[in-house]
Amino acid sequence: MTKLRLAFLGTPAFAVPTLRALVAAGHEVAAVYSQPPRPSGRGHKLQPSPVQLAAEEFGIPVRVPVSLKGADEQAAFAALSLDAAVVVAYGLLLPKAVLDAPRLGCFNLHGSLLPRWRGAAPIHRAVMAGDNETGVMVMRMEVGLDTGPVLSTWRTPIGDETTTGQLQEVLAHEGAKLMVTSLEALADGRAREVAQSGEGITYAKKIVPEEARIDWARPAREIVRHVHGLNPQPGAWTMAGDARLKILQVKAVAGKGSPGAIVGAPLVVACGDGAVSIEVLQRAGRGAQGVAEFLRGFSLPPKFD
RNA sequence: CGCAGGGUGGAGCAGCCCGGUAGCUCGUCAGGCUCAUAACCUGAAGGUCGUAGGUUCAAAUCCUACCCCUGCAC
Repeated sequence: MTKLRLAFLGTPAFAVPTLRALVAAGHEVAAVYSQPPRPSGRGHKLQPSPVQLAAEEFGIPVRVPVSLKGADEQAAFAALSLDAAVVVAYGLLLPKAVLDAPRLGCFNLHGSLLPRWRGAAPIHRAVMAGDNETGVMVMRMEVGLDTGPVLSTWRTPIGDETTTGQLQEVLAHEGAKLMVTSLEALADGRAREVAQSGEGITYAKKIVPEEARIDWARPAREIVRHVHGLNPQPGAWTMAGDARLKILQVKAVAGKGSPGAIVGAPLVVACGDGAVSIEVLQRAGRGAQGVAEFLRGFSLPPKFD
């Protein structure tokens, strides 16, 4: 197998398996780029990204520029004399000068079946929309947002119970393998690149907090998707009196009533159409719990909203 | 120094403000009732109350420091 000289650009946990796979495949990862540690999280502590931590574990030099627009950064990137660059959920747009620098180009792992769900939150959006299939793709990067030609695809079905968290796990690992085989094909000159379809283009917008709140007037099936699409992050939520509850796992069941009303045991809530049985939930300040444990220490209001 | 809740038998919680014998629901074990049961009744086992100090005759409870978990915001 031809070993390539690479740079890896990525930030969250989703990107880590790919970095590990590249190293394990014997490629030379000359540099890792990641979002700079920012005061974030509880207590506003400075926290390095998961990718940065993994890179340090391997002893790979890490660069954390705030932007790649500067001539200095671009020159430094070009000076790496790369065969290719691999980008997974990096969080910065790559200017043309960067895209053109590596000999073979820059390649992105994207968590959807393009051109559906281009953009920031493809997995969440696919589950929330009720798609029955999703996947990961390796594509050659262009200046546009997730518009480049596709080298390879891995598909998987989405079931009613499938959560975004589960998919992230699976897609991150399958995507890592896919990237390794795609690079291999590329190095050997066997890679085929297929332009994306001009039809079926959708954009996966970032999820805003208010959007995560459950609207009990919606049909049960939509609420199921909503909950599972937002599990585990950021989490669908509702209000039970003064308490904010994060709803993590639900099941559509028979039942009817005023939307949000609790109409059955152990915890069945009426929706605009049908009802859902809440299986796993979490109250502010506590860990996630199954309904049985939750009910042991919580007095229910007559309805949620 | 972003805001906030929490750590109490195996699980989930109450008790803390206003110090004084460890409480509730569930589970476990034993026995009983029943045609029978995840139902019901009786009894039992099981807890250094996150850690370390301090105050006090006395600390789960008040004070100080630290560790860990979590919700919001970012």
